[in-house]
Amino acid sequence: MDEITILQAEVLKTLASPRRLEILHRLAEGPCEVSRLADDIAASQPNVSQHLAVLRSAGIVDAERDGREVRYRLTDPDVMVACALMRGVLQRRLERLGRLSATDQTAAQLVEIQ
Amino acid sequence: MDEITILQAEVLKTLASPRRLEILHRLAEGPCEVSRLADDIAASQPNVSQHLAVLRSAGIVDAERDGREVRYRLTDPDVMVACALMRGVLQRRLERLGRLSATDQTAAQLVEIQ
DNA sequence: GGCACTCATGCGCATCTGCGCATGTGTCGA
DNA sequence: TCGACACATGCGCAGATGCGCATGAGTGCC
Repeated sequence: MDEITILQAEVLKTLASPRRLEILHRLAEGPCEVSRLADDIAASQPNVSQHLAVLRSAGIVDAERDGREVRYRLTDPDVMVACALMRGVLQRRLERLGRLSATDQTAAQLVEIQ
Repeated sequence: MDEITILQAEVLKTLASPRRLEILHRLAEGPCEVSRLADDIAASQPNVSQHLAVLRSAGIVDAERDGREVRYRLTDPDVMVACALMRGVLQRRLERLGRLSATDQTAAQLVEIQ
């Protein structure tokens, strides 16, 4: 089995969590400390801390201590580019489904999900 | 929590498996039936069938019966585009690591992982 | 109909994951 | 040095996942 395939699967597994995606989207707006992140996505501090540890060990985010706080940021914007591309695919798929098999209002609803 | 985020996490979870990535890379070369797939990636037929069922229910692959065989194919090449993009990120990261912190031969080794 | 072939599915097991909770670690100010 | 604050980590449990294995379901040929 290809080594880079295994590596890719590990990165994908790291990304394959709604909470972690939420964290990443928040970090895409700029660096942020843990407690603020927990506040923004309505999760507990230990929970966010655990997810950040996972993201960090995968090399997706980076941490920097600032006094008592620890500020996290994305290490590589390209990962989010890939995510955005995938989001685009999903969005178009939703729109297509809406156009094909639903009433106008349901389609509008689906489009609005974004 | 954003609905499209949850959907995205589900798709990512579906992709986050070395075996399934292997299957997808094989299907990227063209449609293929189950037993041939199992042969190509050296896995059991039930195993491949299960993975294909997962990929299918996620809408990533499509099945078409042809006599006794069932031919699978990618439904949306864009998904593989996103995968390729991510692969590129990983590849560049490996190369960077090789250049920065290793001897020339180790770097060559890392690059060769492809 | 019977048989061979291709694929799908159900089952049991070992393993992993995410979460809440309590607690440990590091840092600052008094 | 002690307390308060921000964050990290360990633990236990419930739920999900992947695998091998045996078996069921659909199809074509005799």
